[in-house]
Amino acid sequence: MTYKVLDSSAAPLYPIREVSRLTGVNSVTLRAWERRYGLIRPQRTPKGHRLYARDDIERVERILQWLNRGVPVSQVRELLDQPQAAETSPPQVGDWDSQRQHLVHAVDSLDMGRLEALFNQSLALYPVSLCIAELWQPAIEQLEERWSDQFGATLQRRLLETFLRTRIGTRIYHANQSSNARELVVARLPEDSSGFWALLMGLAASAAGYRVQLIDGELPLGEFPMAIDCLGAKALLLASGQAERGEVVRRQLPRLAEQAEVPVCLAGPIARIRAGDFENTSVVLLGEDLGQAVGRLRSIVDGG
Amino acid sequence: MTYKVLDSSAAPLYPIREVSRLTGVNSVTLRAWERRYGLIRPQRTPKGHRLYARDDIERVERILQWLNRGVPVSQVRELLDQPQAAETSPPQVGDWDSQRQHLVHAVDSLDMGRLEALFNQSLALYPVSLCIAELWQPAIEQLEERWSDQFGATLQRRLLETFLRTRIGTRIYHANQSSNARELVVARLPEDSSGFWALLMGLAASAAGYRVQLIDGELPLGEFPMAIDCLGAKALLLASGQAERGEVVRRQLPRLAEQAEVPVCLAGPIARIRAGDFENTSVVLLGEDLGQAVGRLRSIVDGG
Amino acid sequence: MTYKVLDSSAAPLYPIREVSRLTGVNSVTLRAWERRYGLIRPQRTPKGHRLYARDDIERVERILQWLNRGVPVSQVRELLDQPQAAETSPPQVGDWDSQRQHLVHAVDSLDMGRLEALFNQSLALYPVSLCIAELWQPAIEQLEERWSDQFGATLQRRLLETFLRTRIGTRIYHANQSSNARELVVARLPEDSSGFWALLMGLAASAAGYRVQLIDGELPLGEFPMAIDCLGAKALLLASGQAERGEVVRRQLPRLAEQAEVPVCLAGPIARIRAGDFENTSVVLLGEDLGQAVGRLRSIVDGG
DNA sequence: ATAGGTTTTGTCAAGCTTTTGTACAT
DNA sequence: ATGTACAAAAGCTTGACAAAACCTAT
Repeated sequence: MTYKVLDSSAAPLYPIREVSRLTGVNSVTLRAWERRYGLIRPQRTPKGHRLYARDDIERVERILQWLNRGVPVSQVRELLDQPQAAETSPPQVGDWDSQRQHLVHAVDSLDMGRLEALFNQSLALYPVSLCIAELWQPAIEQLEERWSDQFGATLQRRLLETFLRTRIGTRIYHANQSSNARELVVARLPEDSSGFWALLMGLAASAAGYRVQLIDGELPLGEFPMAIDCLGAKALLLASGQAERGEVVRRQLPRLAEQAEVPVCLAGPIARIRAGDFENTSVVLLGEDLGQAVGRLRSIVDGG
Repeated sequence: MTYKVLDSSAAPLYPIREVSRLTGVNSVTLRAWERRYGLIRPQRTPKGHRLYARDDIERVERILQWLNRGVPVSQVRELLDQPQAAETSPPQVGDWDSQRQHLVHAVDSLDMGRLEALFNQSLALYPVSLCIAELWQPAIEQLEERWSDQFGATLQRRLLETFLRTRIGTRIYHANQSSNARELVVARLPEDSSGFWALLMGLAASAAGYRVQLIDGELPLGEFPMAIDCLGAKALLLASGQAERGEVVRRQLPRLAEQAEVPVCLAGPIARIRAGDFENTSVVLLGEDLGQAVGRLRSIVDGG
Repeated sequence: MTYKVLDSSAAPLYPIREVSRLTGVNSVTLRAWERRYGLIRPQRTPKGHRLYARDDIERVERILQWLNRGVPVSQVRELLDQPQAAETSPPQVGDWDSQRQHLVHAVDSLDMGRLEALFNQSLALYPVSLCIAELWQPAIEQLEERWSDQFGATLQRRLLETFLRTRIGTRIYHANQSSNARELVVARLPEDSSGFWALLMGLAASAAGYRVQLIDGELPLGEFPMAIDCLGAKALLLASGQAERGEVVRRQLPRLAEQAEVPVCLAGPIARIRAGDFENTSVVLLGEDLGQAVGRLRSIVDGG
């Protein structure tokens, strides 16, 4: 067992309690990680006390990123030991965080070319559900939050909308061509100003094999029964982000759900925010995560 | 009795329930046809469950065609075993009037399949400018007029919008890839509730060789200068149908036109209706006809 | 029972709960699929815990697609093991390769309905120049090559010719109606047995805005001067694929080029093959790629 | 069309092991 | 600080079950 050489240079070193505070990882856990998996190997004082360098703390943060993605602790070490392949090439495999940052920045600066490259690249490399869960959903949440502050960001919103509409629309179109599966109507809640969630929901459902009829403009709730009927849909899937003045929806949606002859489902952030409003109604809550939502949909549509 | 050879190739096989769902023939009936007349002979699993290939499903559909013509089930088999003559009705050429009627009817009855066929067929046979001038522009005018009466037609509106967005968006996207021409920003006037005119305008401009950045959502007029700037556009093209309360636009648009460093143009029905409002301002009126509008644009953009 | 080789590269591995979350498939079900049908075989830790790679997750998604199309679980495995089959990879967005394969196959099997669908769909979604460059030109090259071997393929040839003549002819006709641009005569070389290249060339030129007069039957070179003259053409555009015994052309074409009062241009594969033959003559070689050919044409016709 | 028996397939349960964060004694 | 211990959560396997879907024959 070799300890790092104590470097007398002016690099700051932190004791374990500080690292714990900075990263949010219990110090006991930090020690366990070191002992069990050799994940981090800080310097030691002559008495044996741990002294963490900046690099070590960054390493802990990278560990946390992997954990957040669902990778088991026991598997993280190998991932960290191959940093050059992973970290050096910017459009790298699996680095969703940096991809998301790039994405957000591309939208912010109206760099449509970059946006396009990121879209193509992500969807070419990973399964749709992963792209949505790891990249697009978080990125849009981040953007929405940022936009809620500033006023003048309508342009970014609109351009991203236009962009996603075309791309996702084309994908859905082609998928529909070769699918005989149950038809879904995917739409946004009337109060949702941006159609992002409906678009992503449509993409997710289409990738899962459903035939999707997307309605990406505002449509009064009252017209949905006709839509379901005319289009022969097996379920109605409504998606939305925030809902500011949800009164109308709260009252009308349960009624729609009873009236309709097919399941009426709700997904996206609103399904979390307004969860309480729809208890004991026929409205099916599919949760915030769009990937999971599609999963749950399966048992509802195909089961019923 | 010979069953088909089990083919190890990757042809999907469907159980009887799926065949029943796809063809509308009760599964009991399907079995009866097989037992009594040997009409279809699907593969079987080792345990005896039927597995239908695509060919089998098509066969069922042909059976239904004969039945619809009044042929008794017992006679169908002989008919199927004969090579069938191709029966294709070639699309009529140049009959724009009837095409438009079909189009309007397809939208009215939410027959998305028909809508798609008409779109594909028209654009495959005729130049874009002709399709717009003879088919899409008149059809949308007709629809808009009809919709202005009824209230509940939002669904039709939205579905047509969604449809056109995807198709036109894709076309513009690909045209942009292979074009180095002047960039245009095409958008709708803030007051235009439907984006049809902006979409058609974008299609026309793109087909004429321009790089088009489409903004198909509502954007406050105040944000356009930034849009033009960031996107490096050579002109701003606003399109719109009717505009009821045009006060805001009437006042703001001229100001925008003076402020902007590139020509600000107006096209679509509004350019006729509000023609008087913009005399003696910097706003360039391109007229109602979108094809002509693009023509005039050339002298403005490429000339300047 | 063989486990996958543990790969030391930095690929993230996910435990079953994460896969379940991402795909929406209950983890119990995932295990059942593995046990019963061997559908997915993830790596294992030394203690037997499953570790799914990204590939595995994609595999689960593909499974779900088949399930949604109604294929029974027990049948899915075979489908997954044959990924090259046409059914498995539905025509993706911009996936020209697969579109071309479909096209070639449709022609081969005389499936005119499919041929028409592909024609319509490609031209409806993408700009003409792109369709030619990415789909039609390569497809025809592929077909020509295939046909050069077999003898009995004349039927395919003729049917494709008839098909393209009608479609492209209609398009050119209508484009001419609304164009005031320079007139071109597009024809095939007398020795070219099939008119494909002339047809595509005509389509490309027409889409680029020229008025095109198409001559799609064989015409002796000697008659072209009169044709040019009578039709008031600004250039003569000859297109051809292979040319076996090019003697006649080699001698006559330069003479024609000198004689004629307008540029005489050559495009298509022959422009590459016989490039050497026309050095130091007045014949303008536009190259094999028809899209580029039109581009070069512009400087020649509009410049001269 | 119904009846009666079989197959398919998602889910549950029991019993045991592994993983992993935290607590406690040294 | 270290190492052991512990407990909750998550996994694994085998076996079984039940609803839905199928089959044949009447």
